[in-house]
Amino acid sequence: MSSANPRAEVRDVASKARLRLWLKLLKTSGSIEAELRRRLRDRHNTTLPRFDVMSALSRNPEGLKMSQLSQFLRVSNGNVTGIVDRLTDDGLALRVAVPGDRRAQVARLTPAGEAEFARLAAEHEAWIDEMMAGLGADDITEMSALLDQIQPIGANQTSKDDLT
Amino acid sequence: MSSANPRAEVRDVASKARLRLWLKLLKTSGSIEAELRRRLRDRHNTTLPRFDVMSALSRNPEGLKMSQLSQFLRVSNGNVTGIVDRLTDDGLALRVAVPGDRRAQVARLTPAGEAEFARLAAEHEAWIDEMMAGLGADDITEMSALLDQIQPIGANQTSKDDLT
DNA sequence: AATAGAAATTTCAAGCTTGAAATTGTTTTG
DNA sequence: CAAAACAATTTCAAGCTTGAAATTTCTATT
Repeated sequence: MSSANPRAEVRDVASKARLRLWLKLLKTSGSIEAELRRRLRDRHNTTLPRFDVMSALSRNPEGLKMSQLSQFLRVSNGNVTGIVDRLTDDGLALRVAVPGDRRAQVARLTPAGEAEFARLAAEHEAWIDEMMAGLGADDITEMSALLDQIQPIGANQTSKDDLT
Repeated sequence: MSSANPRAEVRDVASKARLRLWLKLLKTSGSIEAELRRRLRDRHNTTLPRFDVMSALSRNPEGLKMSQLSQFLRVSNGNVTGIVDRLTDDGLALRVAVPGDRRAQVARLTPAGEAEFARLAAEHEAWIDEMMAGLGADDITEMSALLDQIQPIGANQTSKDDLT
């Protein structure tokens, strides 16, 4: 059966190789993420979603509207509501009314939130550096280019790292 | 200030580059995952965790103990309990008593579960193939090698794709 | 056999996540 | 201007996820 249609077989082998690569990619990023979550939890009593929200707010000291925040982080509106609620309860964030539009609010870090995030961010960067220590400058360039070849949906939307 | 300590600057640049690579890696795998979730939901009325459990059970037709299943998928015990509960409610999985150990149970796919998974798996592979169409055989080899250089925790534990 | 310890699983509370529905406020348009 | 359309946010139900506590059942060790 393996030589009935040589073309089909080539296609199948390539497809399986891509599937294996995806599983490996998923495993790697999942492991990094799990380790980050673990360290944030055990060493800083926080979570990755909170870190992500604080990171976004930290880059925008003037604050972000709830809707901007959810677009930026690529998560749902309702999700951000809950996370900001909890950050606010802890005194790390607050909501400010937007003059001229009574529907909207801007979320910002409090001074305590900024201080806390500065601590977290320094650690976070060091963790990543440690986990990726096996990659040199050329490896990083190479991998970045390869990642660019993957297009889950076609044209790129604005990313978690845009909104510059 | 930029020439106070040249060594420190080199270190800092490398660290930032690794951080950017991590964010890109996260973005790519997150986008693929989000798209898979969306398609599983919209086209097949199911979820990625259900798919993962069915996949594990499909590879082990004789069934897996709940604890094996959670180790395999690298998720908590309680998590697997809930997912298998829901698959069972839908007639796709069932629990079988383990002779000789009344504490343990083995989860397996029902015939309906096997049939359903076969459909899902074929689609799933085609989706991945499509999303990764930009990568040729050499790219896949290259990327796989680069991913091997990343070690979030040190020595490798048994992976989502072991248990052979 | 009694009991202490280990093992397999479930239960639970808390937080994350989503999409849909509901609220409230703004803008456009007939 | 009224009302319809649109926009920003919150609320909600359902499912996912975790770690810890509780259950039930083994397995040694006295």
